[in-house]
Amino acid sequence: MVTQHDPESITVAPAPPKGTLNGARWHEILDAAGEVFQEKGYQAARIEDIANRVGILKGSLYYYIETKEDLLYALSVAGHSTGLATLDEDDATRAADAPARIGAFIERWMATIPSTPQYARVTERDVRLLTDQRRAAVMEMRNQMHQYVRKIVEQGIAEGHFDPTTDPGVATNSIFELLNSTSRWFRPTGRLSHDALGAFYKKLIVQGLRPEATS
Amino acid sequence: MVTQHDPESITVAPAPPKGTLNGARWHEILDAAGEVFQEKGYQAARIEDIANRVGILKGSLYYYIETKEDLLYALSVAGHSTGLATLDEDDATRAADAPARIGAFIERWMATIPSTPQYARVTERDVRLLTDQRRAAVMEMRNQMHQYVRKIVEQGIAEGHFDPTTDPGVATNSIFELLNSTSRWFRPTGRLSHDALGAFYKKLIVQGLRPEATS
Amino acid sequence: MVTQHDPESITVAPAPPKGTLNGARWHEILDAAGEVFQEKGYQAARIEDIANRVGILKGSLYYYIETKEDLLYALSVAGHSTGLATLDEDDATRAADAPARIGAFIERWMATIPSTPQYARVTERDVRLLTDQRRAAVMEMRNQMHQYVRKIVEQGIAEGHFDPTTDPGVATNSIFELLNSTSRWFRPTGRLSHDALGAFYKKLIVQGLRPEATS
Amino acid sequence: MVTQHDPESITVAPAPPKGTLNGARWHEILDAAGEVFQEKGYQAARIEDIANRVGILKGSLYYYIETKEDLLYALSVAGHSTGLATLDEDDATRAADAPARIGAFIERWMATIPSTPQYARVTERDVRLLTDQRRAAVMEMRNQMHQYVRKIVEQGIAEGHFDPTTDPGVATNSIFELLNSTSRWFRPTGRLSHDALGAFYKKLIVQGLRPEATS
DNA sequence: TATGAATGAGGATTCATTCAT
DNA sequence: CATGAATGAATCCTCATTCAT
Repeated sequence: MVTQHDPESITVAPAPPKGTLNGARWHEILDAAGEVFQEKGYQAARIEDIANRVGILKGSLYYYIETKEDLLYALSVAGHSTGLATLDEDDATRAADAPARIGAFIERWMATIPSTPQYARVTERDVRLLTDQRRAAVMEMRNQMHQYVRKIVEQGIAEGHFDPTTDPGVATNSIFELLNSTSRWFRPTGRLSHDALGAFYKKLIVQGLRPEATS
Repeated sequence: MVTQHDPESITVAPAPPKGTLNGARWHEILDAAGEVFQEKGYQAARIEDIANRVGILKGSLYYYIETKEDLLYALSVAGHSTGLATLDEDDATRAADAPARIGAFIERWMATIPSTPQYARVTERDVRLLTDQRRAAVMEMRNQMHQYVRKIVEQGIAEGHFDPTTDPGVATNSIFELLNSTSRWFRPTGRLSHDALGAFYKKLIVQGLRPEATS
Repeated sequence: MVTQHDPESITVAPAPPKGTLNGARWHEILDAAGEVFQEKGYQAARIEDIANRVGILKGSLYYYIETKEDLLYALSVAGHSTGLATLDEDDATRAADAPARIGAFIERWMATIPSTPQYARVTERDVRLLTDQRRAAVMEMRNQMHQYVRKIVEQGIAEGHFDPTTDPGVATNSIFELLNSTSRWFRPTGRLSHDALGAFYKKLIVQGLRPEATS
Repeated sequence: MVTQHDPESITVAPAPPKGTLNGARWHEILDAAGEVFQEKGYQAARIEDIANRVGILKGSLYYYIETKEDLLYALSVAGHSTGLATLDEDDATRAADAPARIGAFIERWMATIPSTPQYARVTERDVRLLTDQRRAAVMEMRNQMHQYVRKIVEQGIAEGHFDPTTDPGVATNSIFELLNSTSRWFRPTGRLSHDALGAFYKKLIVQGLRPEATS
């Protein structure tokens, strides 16, 4: 169970740091930052790019942030919060076997993509640029997600549904890398929906983790 | 068949740009650049870091390059060359069925990792920063690799070894994302070898692509 | 007639490049740049010299420009605009004979010198360093001035006031070289005024172009 | 009279600074330097450009020079030496009136152009970049030339051949500026020869300096 | 004489950040 | 809240110059 985190605040972007603030504007800014980070990468992204996209001057942005890194952090937290929210299972699923649970997780995860700005996950590669404390905070969230999946993998092995030679850590990493890689190439063109992609991932992973067919 | 490229030149790092140059030094530089890019990312990497690692002054580096981007390009080409070299199959494999071929490919791919500087693939994320022409050149190499895998996936579908609902493009992307993700987390600690990891990928993919078990 | 250009904008220095900008500061900068270019030449001039002269830091200069070359261009345009403004004749002059017209032109030209920063013309030698497009723009302005003078020379030849063996192009070049050379050595020390110098040039040219005395 | 200088050494380029030297190579270098300075200006000219044009590496150039400035100086001295050599008059001319003498001087000056690399005079604008001593040396040569012409102008005024209101300094400057300006635009295309150009200058100056026609 | 390699002091440019208005 | 202007540290790149071989 991963219900120790407050589901209320989790899907919500972190509150803007300063006093009385235009909440809508703060979201605009996060959106803009997300887009620009996605396009150029965090380091190459310029504060000015973000400000321009919002329609304000770069100096004005500093009414909302203290540091460029604030944006990276806010985005990271937002992205990971969405991820964490995904870990919540209903009672039926929680009681199910590992293949079912992992499949359900993938479905829930993919389902968040259309409604969540995809760039949220892109910050992934730039976590190392956060200050120690913030990085630790983000890593902690990431860790929770990994633990959740890892537990399911271990359950699957114990149950005999997954190959006993599977290294749970490796499997977990692979699952997340696969899911996260989506944002690097997937553009929902209509030809392929998130659902279809999710179904593909589900089969690939569940079936791929099964024990070697003995026949 | 992917034998249209010269296997001679493929695994070799790109020749140093200028006339008569110290080849060894050029390799030192590429190595250093690879390490620094890996650690900090291309943009954050400072020319000075690279020079220092080689043991020369930053100005001296410009005896070997024209632009920082040259290093990124050289590294990209080197990495992709290694990848392309991987596409070469022996006759037996070429005649085999898709699961065997894709498995063999994954084995060959993973086998290059210990002997090739892992950073070679890390440049992946920074290709967009290359000049148009160079990016095109790199994309072309990348494309060749994708085509090779995609063809095998299509073959597998045609043979009935792979799920007929599989989108070959998606499958191909997933395979490469998975393989490339390795460098983002894998540290050969002894607990897990490249071979073992390769075996895991192989089973995950081959078995994961199989048609839904009907029974 | 050379009235196709807007006499309003002509003597005005080019507008500062960015949106809402401190116009006064922009002029200070152009002035400073002009002085430094004059003293050291464009290439040897350091952005820092210019900034210091304005009393700001070199980084701050980039709030106003994109490139050092912008300053050269702005100065070139300013100088040539002043020159073009000089081509405007009143009706009486326009109807006069060539010696009168060329004399009037020289007078008008020299008259602008005291009121216009002399460095404006110094950029002359560095036009080649402009980007192709900008160089073309400046050359076009220069060309208009040459055409104006050349036409008068041709008129003078046709009228019989100027030596029929005169090559109009050569004469035009010589006239401009002579006028422009002023800034290379002339310092208004009081001993010699611009007027006096203008009178000298006028006589030298008008009388020098006359047909060989036959007597 | 300006015969105090050794006419032997004067037209000759300054001897190369170091020990046993390949004289021919030294001339090649000066030629190359002249061309490059002409094309790019002294400051923008790179030692490497010059070396490349000679066909050696830039490091090798330092066998012949100590400093880039050496090249500028050598070229300046060469150019001014050619100019000084031009001041030598035959007895008949020396006894003639000012218009004749100035005309003869212009003819002699222009006559050197085809045989002397034109870039020699282009260094003109960069004299200020020489070290104090060298600049003084060059200025001294320049001064000798100016004095020579100035004396003739003064003679002309005294004789009544030139306008008594003429400022001899201004006239001298103008004459040299005019002659030197040639290299900035003149390309011997055949349409116009050096002779013809010389004739034009001669008439322009001699006739232009005459007293105002009173009749 | 010539070369290849390195040096190191600049100099242009970028950009996160500050702050008075 | 927003702006315009400035800051200053960082970083890329240039190039005259040196020197062992």
